[in-house]
Amino acid sequence: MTDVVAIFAQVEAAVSAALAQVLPAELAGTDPVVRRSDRADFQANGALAVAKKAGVPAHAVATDVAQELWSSGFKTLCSGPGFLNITVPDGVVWSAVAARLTDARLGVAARRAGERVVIDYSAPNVAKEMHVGHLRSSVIGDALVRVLSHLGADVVRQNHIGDWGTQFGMLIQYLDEHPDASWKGQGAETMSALDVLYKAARVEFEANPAFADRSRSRVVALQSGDEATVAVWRDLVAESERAFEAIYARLGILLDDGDFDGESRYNDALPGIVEELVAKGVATESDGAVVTFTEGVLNPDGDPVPLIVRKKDGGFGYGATDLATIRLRVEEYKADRILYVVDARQALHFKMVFDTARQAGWLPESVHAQHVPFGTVLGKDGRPFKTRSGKTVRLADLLDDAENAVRAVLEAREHDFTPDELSVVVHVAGTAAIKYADLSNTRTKDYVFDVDQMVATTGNTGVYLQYAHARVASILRKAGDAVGHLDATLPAHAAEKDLALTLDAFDATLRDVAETLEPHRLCGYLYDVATAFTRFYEACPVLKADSPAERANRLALCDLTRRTLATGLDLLGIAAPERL
RNA sequence: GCGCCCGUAGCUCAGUGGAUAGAGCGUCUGCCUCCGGAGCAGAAGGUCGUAGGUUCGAAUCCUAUCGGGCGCACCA
Repeated sequence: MTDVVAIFAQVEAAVSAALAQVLPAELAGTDPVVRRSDRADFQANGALAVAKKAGVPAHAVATDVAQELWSSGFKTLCSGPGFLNITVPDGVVWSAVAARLTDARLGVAARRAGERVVIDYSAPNVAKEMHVGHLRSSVIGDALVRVLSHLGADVVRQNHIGDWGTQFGMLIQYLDEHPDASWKGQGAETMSALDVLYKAARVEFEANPAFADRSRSRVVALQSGDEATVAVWRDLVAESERAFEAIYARLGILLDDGDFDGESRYNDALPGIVEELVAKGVATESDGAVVTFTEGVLNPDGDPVPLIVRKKDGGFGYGATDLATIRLRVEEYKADRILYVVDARQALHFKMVFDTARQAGWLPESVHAQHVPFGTVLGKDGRPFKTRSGKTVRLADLLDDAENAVRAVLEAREHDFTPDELSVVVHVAGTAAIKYADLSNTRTKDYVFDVDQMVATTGNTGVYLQYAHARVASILRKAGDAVGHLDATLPAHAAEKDLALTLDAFDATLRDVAETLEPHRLCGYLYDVATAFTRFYEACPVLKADSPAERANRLALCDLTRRTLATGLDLLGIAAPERL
């Protein structure tokens, strides 16, 4: 646990205390409404908000609060109708820097300790290559895993891969009839080979009724545990998982073989799910299918929209599987919070799944289940991102594109990297470009995939932040001093103070991200840190400071900046190299 | 028809009910004997889709409306 009290929290506490002094007891808990300000270090607007309730002019409340704040050491001026402009003494700023400097957690409290969060994300399909549609779930889900874990939550990752269903009957039958078709053991190409075979099987399935019949029989064989069929299925799953793990490793996604939670795992539970829903009167039969309804959800004809748990043919809908995941996650994993990082277009589905689970009593009020929706990745034409020929874009190709673009940028500049170093940098910056571009947009909005913009070295990009980090690291390397001793009696330059106050907000930012599940807030914060640092860097020489004490204070700011950027980027799943 | 998401600078986007709405790109003007110029300082550029309402105060909350995207029975 951190012992650092943020300057912001100190100011907030002081204003609260002052308000309590000035206001009648029943208004003691009023929000002090403290914000950063361009007119002072902070502004507090709490007086304005409560003046009416207190029956006193806002200006009078503000004046009295200002008086109190002076006595607790904050230079405070009233302005306008009752704004308080608060200036923090330089000594307080330096003391906070000193405290944070010795804290491995940089002032971030483990405020989510004791909370168990299950996060369902990524979810690729067996026998298919990962494509652009898996990018956002994987990247956003992973960032949320990292942030929540860092705040002390007990996070359980779940990768709900599509490893079951009628399509495997088709594929296995096709493989059986084409023993010459090779796909195994081709390394990175295994999945493309499988993908091709899968498509060929589908064509055959649609064109050849006899093959379709044999495929259906093969589904039955798979479901009833026929040894030869199951063996092929296991091969398909194992090879696919290896391929997924390779992509995760390349992208820097935490998911690994312990996180697979495929649909097949729930297969045995599905009949029970349906029976119980029917027995509890939650589900009813409709058109031969077993379905549930959610109040107020209607189709264009004005009829209720069903959630199909069992299809007319006896197969299970994915509603059934999703219900099964909830039950397991509540009962076995003891989740306090269950997150589904899934495309926004699934919103209605999840609304109905959660509603059904509540009706069935599988999702108690104490457990918070939440769909974490995200927008679509678009091409430059504003339509969902496809290749020129209209096919889905492979994730591996996206990464190649980004790395090639980074390589082009680097080669256009002077650098002294060896070829090996260069390929490392290209990889690190290329993945940063893609991930940061995805994370820095408001989660729920669509965004346009634009490689050139992503690898831009200016503006709010991953590469720019990595550069900012490398530059601070360079200063610290050159200094060689042990960072640690601060002189809190030195005056703080405006740029030093601004940087310190920006660094001060790290804890609040992460808390905000954990509450809203919006990683773009962390991106915006890190960009603020980087720009505050460059202003400081322009205005305040570090290695050539006027005195050893000034140099030490500035090195401390550099050290905190570097660690805050590195930690923040890491929480986004992005590497922070020492050189770039 | 109902529901969800989105309309903010020429473009791409930030913006927890607070004062004069901010960045980046692009355009224009300055700044390199100086720690990494992938930078900094400044200028220009806005009916925050529109109209009402709540509020001391609205880009932000509420209602209506216009525009765009998406979803709504057996694919997952």
